[in-house]
Amino acid sequence: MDSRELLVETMSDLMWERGYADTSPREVRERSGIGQGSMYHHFPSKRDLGVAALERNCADLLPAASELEGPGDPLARIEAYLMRPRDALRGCKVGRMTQDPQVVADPVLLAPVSAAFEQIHRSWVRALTAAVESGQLRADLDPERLAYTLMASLQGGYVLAIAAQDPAPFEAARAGALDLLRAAAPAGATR
Amino acid sequence: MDSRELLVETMSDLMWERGYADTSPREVRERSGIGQGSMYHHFPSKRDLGVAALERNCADLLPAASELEGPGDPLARIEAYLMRPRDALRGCKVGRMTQDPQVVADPVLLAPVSAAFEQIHRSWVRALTAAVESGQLRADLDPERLAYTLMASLQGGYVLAIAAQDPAPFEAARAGALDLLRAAAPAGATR
DNA sequence: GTCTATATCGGGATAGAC
DNA sequence: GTCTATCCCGATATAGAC
Repeated sequence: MDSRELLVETMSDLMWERGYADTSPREVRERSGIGQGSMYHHFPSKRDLGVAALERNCADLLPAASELEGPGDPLARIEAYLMRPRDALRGCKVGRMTQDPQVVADPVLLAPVSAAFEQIHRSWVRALTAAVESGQLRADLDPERLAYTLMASLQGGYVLAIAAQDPAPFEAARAGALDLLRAAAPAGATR
Repeated sequence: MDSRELLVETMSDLMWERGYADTSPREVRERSGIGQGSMYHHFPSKRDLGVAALERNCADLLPAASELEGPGDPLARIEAYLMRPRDALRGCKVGRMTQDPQVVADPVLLAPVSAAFEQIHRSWVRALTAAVESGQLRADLDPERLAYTLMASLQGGYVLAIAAQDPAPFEAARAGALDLLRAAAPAGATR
């Protein structure tokens, strides 16, 4: 792996662990083993490196979300994505950025975060719409809203798990969301 | 208001706005108008001031949550608390702390955060249990889980709203949660 | 209790040789 | 492209007078 690539990967990891504001160029150097001059050759500022690292972290989320639109019946895809293995105590590498004041204050840093959530939201909406159309969910439910609710169950689950330093609240939050979805099957549906 | 009180209040505000790690004693001094010596007389370190400010912010959340256990029918209390006016773009002054690496790494700073969420969770559980017992929610729903799901809808809603720089995702997330709760009324219930 | 002055350190970046 | 040396500033705290 070349230096540039290694720098981005290291910065991405650190931003997931500590956010942007609290990550220093020094840490990136030390963890990656890349020298000072080399680093500032590739990235003239911390912000430039941060943008590259953030774009990578945002891109990392998309393949899994595209499963929401894959084969299989809609509710099964929804359940699979909702319950896919996740490390609750590490949190979401994208969601975390919304609590970093330096990221939120900088439109260039915030842009990939907004874009990633928008794209995931669209995947959710399409899957939920399909579930309604196929009769797996009640027709009076709004897929747009529900998409945000389910995304929020995950993002908020991380918050609760980290506060408790225990994955249980995360697992309970998403399991409860699934319970509600199932309870929202149309009356009389066999499944 | 005395100096000590003013320092805590100022630090609380700054921690809500910017978190702990990214808030400097200098900002607290400048915003509060309290001098250097005075500040270090009352609080020997940033951390001491942070603990006091965080405890205040955590305490601020509890009165509203206690409404979950007030008068009125359970589902109405749940709805009132879920939909109470909240400034989505400011986020939660307690939930934000879970994304601050310096808070999470320090058990003394994290403790009031965990405790606050635990207490709010217990209020949610009691309200949801009452709703199940009074027949407003299906008996096969687990109040413990559901409590985390609803708390997460709020906490995650903030994340989505801040990412979008728009309160709409927050409003949609909680409205969708309420839709699901209503869809989870026992079959045949008149209300 | 409050003030001003001073100290130390790390974050972030630049300079210029190789 | 990479290295080492250096610079500047703000974060955090200490010192000691009033």
